Amino acid sequence: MSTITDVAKESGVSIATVSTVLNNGTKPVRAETRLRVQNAARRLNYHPNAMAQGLVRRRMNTLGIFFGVVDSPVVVSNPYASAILQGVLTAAADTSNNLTFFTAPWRCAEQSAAAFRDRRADGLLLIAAPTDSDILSGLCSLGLTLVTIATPSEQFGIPSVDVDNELGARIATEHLLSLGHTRIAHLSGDANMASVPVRRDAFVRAMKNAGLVVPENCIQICRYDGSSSYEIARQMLLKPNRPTAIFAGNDAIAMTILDAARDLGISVPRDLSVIGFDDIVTASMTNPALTTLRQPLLEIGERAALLLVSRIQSPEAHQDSIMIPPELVIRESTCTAAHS
Amino acid sequence: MSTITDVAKESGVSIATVSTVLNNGTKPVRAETRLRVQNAARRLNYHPNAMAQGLVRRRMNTLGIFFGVVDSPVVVSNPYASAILQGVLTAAADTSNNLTFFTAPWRCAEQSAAAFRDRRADGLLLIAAPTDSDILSGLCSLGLTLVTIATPSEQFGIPSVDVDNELGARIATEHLLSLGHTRIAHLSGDANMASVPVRRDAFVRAMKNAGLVVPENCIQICRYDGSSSYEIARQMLLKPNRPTAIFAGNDAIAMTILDAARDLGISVPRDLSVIGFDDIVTASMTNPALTTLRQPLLEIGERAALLLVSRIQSPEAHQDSIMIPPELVIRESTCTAAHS
DNA sequence: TTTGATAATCTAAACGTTTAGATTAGTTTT
DNA sequence: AAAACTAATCTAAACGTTTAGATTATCAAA
Repeated sequence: MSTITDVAKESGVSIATVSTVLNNGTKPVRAETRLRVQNAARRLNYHPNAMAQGLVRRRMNTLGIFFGVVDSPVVVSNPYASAILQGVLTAAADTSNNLTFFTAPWRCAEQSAAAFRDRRADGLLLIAAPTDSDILSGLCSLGLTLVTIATPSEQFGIPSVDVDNELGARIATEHLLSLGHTRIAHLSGDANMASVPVRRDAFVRAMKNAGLVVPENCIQICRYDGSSSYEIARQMLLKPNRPTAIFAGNDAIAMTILDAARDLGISVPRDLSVIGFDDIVTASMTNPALTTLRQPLLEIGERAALLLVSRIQSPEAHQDSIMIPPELVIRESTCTAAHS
Repeated sequence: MSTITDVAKESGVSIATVSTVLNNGTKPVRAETRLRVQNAARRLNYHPNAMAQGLVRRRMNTLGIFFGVVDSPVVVSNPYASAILQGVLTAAADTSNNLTFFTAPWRCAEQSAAAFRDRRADGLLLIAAPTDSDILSGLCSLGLTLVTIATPSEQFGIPSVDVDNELGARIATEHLLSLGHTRIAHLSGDANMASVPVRRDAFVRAMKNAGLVVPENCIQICRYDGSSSYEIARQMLLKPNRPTAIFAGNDAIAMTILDAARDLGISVPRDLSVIGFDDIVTASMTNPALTTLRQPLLEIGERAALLLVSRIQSPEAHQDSIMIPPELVIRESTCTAAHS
């Protein structure tokens, strides 16, 4: 594999000249020399070594990405993360950056953080870091160029991009309220996800504003991946005065509620309204199709990546966090409360 | 950000000694010195610069990945690619490799190939390169360490990993035949995907073996993303002697056939059997649930990545291509042919 | 011509590591 | 006490670039 030295020899000039020619440098170069160098480079199939370049330029034209969930490879099969990733890839491509996945599972800041300092990426996108881990603090203290997604990080002076969880939860709740529901439950996501308490509190507040109290046991903590909510929904729906509507922490949870209701012979939406959050691709494929709050996931990924790029370019400029409003998508899983 | 020189100064030894300590080198180091260095490194929060290391070691512990489809960011929202990617990520994590996405869209070998020679990745995974592009040949001629997925590349001496398309198509066809179907159509994927002619030919051969000829106009070329097949299926189903069964090139196409049939009032599977290929996550969510051939996509991604790692470790050893048999998953979209 | 200015090219240091080989320190052996 | 090892550490080159500053070539003006 040929190096700049080979090109220099082949064209009979110094490596400095080769470099200026190939980088369209500011210094003047004789047209004939320029041509000779370019031909030699082409003939030798030369391409600069990214590490050597990165070493001196201190730029790799590469964005890093790290998913702060337990098992990072699984992230791809998660429709939420997958959509975010696509947005990030789009923006990376548009800005001529490659994208590097950091795959090492996080142990603790002490052991895991340092690896992110190896400068292989010019900046890092941190996605959905659990609040009970030291990922965020560990990475922030490294002095990396950082942008987070779905991970509040203003306390560290790091801008983050996320959907407006509070607004979304309020819209969801008010949608159910406007349909005449009063016994409304909430099955939330993982306790250690930052969005969970925000959505929960906004739900409670919206209920309070409507003069309602949330019934006993009608707020339950589940998992965003839907792994625990089927059983919890089942128990809730078996109770004598079960809720007439449920605000699910996300679509995956909402879908398991649909399953549980069907298995219990409870008709959705006639006997039970269900509203989700996210609008993942499969939300419109369920039966009944899911009413939900759409997060513009592609846009979130894209804007976060662009924000990161601009931080890389001008590290001193302060960048504001971005909060994107969700949009209510009414499908078939919610309707007017039955009079009882 | 501290360098090895800082650590050397801080601990009062040469950088060579720091290096041997931190890399657990073969040379002996006094226990006390070792400790002093380790403490200094910890105190300074030192982590080696990946580019400097990569430059001399000629290893970045990074795998590259490139999707040879038109618009590479879209790849993530594609359930096929997404599952492959997950497998790759798993294997990369298991072998302590990071994964770098090459995001630059492919123009032509002349312009695009060289960028892959910059050594930022130790090897490259090439996925689903179209047969009518010069991606495969362009990358092969670069002398990279390469493994392909769903892209036959033995002609270049490059091992590839793929499902056994021929076997899958045969099983699909024989499944329909065994249900008594004789008028069977095939809506294939993109003309420039390597798997398409393989599946088509295997289909035709299986029909021939059963003593049947494929009816006129009953083989149509569509797109793997399902973007063109709805209309084609519709036209086909409107014909007087329409097929009683369709072997779809993949699940996305099969799902549009389901849509077209429903819209025409044709009942699946009573009036029309449909079988897909891939078993993407949504295949079981359609109504009726899709009978299909399952590709173990995670396994394919994983094995390809492991194969790449072993090629990186021993470049001279010859590695065989891997062909993984698909598995027939019978759900609700196929049944016995109605007697007519 | 010589001088000065400018254009073209080159030399050498720097980026932050690893590692072969040299040097020095420490311990046996004679 | 010198010789011969071995252990511990260091020096310096190498990896493949970029770039500031030095040098040389070219040419117009004096």
